[in-house]
Amino acid sequence: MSTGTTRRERRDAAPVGCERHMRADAVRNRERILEAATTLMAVHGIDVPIDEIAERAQVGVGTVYRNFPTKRALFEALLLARITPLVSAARTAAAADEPGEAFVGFVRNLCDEFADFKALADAMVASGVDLSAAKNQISGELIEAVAQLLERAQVSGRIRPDVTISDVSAMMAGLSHTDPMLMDPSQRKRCVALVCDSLLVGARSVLPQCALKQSPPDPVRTGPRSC
Amino acid sequence: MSTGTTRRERRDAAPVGCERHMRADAVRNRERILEAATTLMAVHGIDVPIDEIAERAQVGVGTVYRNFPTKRALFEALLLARITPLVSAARTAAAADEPGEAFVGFVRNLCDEFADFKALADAMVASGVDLSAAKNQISGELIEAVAQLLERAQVSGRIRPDVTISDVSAMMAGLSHTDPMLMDPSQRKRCVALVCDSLLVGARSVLPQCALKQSPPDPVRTGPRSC
DNA sequence: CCATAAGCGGAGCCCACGCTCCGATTCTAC
DNA sequence: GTAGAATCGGAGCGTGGGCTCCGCTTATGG
Repeated sequence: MSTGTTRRERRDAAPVGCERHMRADAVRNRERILEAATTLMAVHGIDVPIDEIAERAQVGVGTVYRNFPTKRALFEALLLARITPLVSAARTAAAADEPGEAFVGFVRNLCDEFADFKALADAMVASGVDLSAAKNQISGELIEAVAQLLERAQVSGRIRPDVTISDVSAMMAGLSHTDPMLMDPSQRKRCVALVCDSLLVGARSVLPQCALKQSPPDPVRTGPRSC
Repeated sequence: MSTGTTRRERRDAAPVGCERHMRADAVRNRERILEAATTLMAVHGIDVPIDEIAERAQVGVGTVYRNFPTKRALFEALLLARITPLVSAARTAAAADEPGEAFVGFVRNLCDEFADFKALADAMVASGVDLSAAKNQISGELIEAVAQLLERAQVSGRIRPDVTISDVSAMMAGLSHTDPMLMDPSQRKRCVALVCDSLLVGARSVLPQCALKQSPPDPVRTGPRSC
């Protein structure tokens, strides 16, 4: 059971800035791997087998593991790349003239992000896992930034004061992780709009682009899909 | 790839009403299995290994498979038992004097149900899977019943008319499946309250038992947990 | 009490997946 | 062009989990 520890410290792989000299083909392969992993994890989340990533990258599994010591490491590398811009987006939004609108905009954007890259949602939902230091730091920054954004939006009087950052996190996680069959893009937009409505003070359906359409003529049985 | 089909039709197991004569110990074992599976699937969802269920039931794996030809079959048997009362609850609620309140009450109850029996939420989220005829029928009935309940609640003027049954399904699925670390019982209650708020016409925080508490003194960083 | 068939149980098959190992290959410096 | 290091690739190991098989046990009807 203690083998897990030894394994991770075999080599630090993933040359970030040091690269004392990476062979040209190695660089190419690494990029291919990242590309393939991005594509596959966007659709299937973290459940993609490494073999599939390797195959798509036209590379052996060994090559994948030479670049990323662990499947999780690869996963986290991709996450980091996705989360970083979100942090600055949140900070920008917090500094906006109308923090209320900015908050709602950010939330919508966040959900789109989740939908575009399922692995992100996976990471959010599986909050129990122990993440690497880097990931923990960046996600802490995200939380912090969103919390500030939320606070300003509340001070501005646009967002209910009784809503907490935990509420927002939980709802985002929930909305982003549902099966695509039950939650296609337009359905997700509707749900996000509903949730936003519940966060706003007073007004309803304030999201112009995203306003809920009138329900269909026959409101009973909107679709025969399963529970 | 085609072996999956042959396997399922090996024997129809699970004697429902016919039982031309079941040995006493067999009956006892079957009950034990159902009990163990219920307990374990409530906590761990569908991911419990069959071996664990067998162990808890103090029974061999073989015995489990003699009663339920497939892990999924066992899973669905439990689901059926859980969904059936929900259907009648929805019908009762639809006939209530105040369909609006009844609808909200039903939704809250539904979420509690999910929390008490994680496998139910798993089933809802994994809507893509092809379910057995029985399961499809009962979940169809659930949808139908909830749709009627929703319609009456809308007619009564308590629930927004632009909300559809799909919206409700999707939100329930989302809220019910989030990681318990991110969504503990009290957090879930808050979120359900928020969602209900967004479904109501006009009024906010109408749920007395479930009203949102004031946010904590320091709204920034409600917790150092991950993204 | 016995014959017999219903039922039991768990060793073990098979497959999927994360990950390792090492001989073969390819790039690069000279 | 060539030596030699860097890199590759994929066979294969270990684990875990669904499911089967079949010799053994036990309930049951006479």
